Amino acid sequence: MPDGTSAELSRKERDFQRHRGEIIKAAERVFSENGYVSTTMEEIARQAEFGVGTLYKLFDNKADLHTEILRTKLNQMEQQAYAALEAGTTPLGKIERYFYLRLEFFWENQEFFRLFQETTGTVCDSRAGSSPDILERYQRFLSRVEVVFDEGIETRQFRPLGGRILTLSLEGLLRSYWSHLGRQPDPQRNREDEKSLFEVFTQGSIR
Amino acid sequence: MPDGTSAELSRKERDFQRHRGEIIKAAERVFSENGYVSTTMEEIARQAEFGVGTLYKLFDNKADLHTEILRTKLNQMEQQAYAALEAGTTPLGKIERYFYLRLEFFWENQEFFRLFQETTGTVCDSRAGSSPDILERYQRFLSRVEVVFDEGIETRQFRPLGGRILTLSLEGLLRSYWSHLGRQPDPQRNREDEKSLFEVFTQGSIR
DNA sequence: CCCGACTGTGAATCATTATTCAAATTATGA
DNA sequence: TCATAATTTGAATAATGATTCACAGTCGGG
Repeated sequence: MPDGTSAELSRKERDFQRHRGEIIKAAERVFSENGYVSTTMEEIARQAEFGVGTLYKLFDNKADLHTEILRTKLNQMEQQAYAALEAGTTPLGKIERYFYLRLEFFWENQEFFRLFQETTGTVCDSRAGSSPDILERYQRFLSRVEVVFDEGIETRQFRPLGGRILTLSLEGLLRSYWSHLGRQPDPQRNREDEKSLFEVFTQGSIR
Repeated sequence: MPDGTSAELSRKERDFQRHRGEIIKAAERVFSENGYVSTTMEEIARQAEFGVGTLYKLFDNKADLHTEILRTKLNQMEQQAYAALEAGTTPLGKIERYFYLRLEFFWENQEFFRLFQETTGTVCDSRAGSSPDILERYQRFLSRVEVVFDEGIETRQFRPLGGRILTLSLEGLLRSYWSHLGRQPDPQRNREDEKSLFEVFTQGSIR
């Protein structure tokens, strides 16, 4: 043993985590390119440069691997979103920061967002790659945003339309915009469009 | 032969169409309940009270059956939407009619809308139940709406944010709202919410 | 009543893939 | 270097479910 039990375990642990990470990275790519159903474990293994057996050493099954990716990134997004919501001083300020954070996060994690849209876009069907766990987490996340809208309605900064409706609306705008970008062959970030989107939400479409 | 070739053929034709219709109805129900991937031809056959073989007499395969449902209903929706768009006198009036028509159509065709959201919600993956044909048709449909927004921007009734963004926004609001309803155990129509949604779109969320 | 033609059937076939596991490979420590 | 433990592998297995097709039942006309 090179130098003490703890160091030994630590290297193993490092390798373990590195391999795990590589597999996750490959899986994310393949899932996002082909969709959950059309993705095979074999293809993930090929791209990760491991045998299929190894995938099953590190993950229970296909669904578990898929969920793991979503869970990790969703957590990350949550953390950043909550930070953004807390950074603003007024409800509107919070929402504005939140809005641009979500866009930022999208551009940083486009592959993840394909999985995300696929998973959260429809009613739960585990065979099609959605998991109740993830859906629930997503709903909780939205509830957290709703609270801010409710505050803003309380302080009369937002129209009294209900936090739920405002949350849904904002989420709808974002998701729709991402779908649109996903359909483009080579999507480019366009700050004008982003601004317009936020303007529609805050000011409305009518002149 | 009862009374002339045409009558004979006509009855056959009627039976054929009736059976086809029954299968489509059952399929729509099953697809909407379980999602495309988890739906089996066997289950559709059972609910339609035919043998599996019969399904294959009337449809090429599972995907074809699924697409057929979507195509038919989408056509219907298109027709009605175009009528609504033409009925209005101003761009805003057109869009308002269009908006409420889409909601109306949703409540009349909830099963269809589950398939619709599933199919159009993500990037095309034929194994998961989306077809390029349907996606393209949907995009053409949205382009038709975009034209109206562009007119409205021209006449300065809408803010100059681009017809594409406004179309996406409105579609996003609708889809998000439907997802929300689809998640409820027993969704009830709520005209207040519908009005709020349209208000967010036209007036914005800020007081 | 009998003869095709046409319909409907569901058991058998075929293809696809997730998952397993015995064997091979590699790393560790004496 | 060798024995042992840990890791990796991918061919074999198993389950699922779409699709086929030989057969059975029905209908219309002679």
